[in-house]
Amino acid sequence: MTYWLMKSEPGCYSIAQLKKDRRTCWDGVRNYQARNFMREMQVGDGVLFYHSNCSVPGVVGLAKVVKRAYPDHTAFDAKDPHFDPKSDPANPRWDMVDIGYVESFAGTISLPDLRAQAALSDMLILRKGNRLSVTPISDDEWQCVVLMAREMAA
DNA sequence: GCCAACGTTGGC
DNA sequence: GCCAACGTTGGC
Repeated sequence: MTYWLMKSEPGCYSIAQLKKDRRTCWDGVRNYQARNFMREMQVGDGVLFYHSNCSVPGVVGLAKVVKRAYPDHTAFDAKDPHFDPKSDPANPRWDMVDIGYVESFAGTISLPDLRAQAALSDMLILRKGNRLSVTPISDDEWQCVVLMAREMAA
């Protein structure tokens, strides 16, 4: 069992939407490193749900992997914004996983909040210039963020 | 295989 | 809206 952080623009797909849907397929990832991380995911892995490109970027809740990596069919659809003509259906280039809703935090654990924690200093998301939408999270980092969420709720 | 140009991401 | 950082593309 491992842990991950997955970014989404709330205007595109928010934690509130996941709560409503209960589960969703994480389509549209078009970056090899992020794809490779998704291929490592196992059912049951924990996911920190992160809102990017919004007024208060940060971790807003928890999700979990409910289906292992499988071909992202949106790459074959010429009308899809993530269409990739180079992805051959016989040999798909891009994968996605399915994630399920776990919980929404009482508020957003913002970037300054995250940066204030010494235990999180190695988090990839906090590194300058890192744009990866899917990143691994260590056990300690996971525990730290969950604790921050509990303290915020208290 | 190098690298300049370009497009995208995402915090601010 | 700005712009730094990064990944990808394509000419050579």
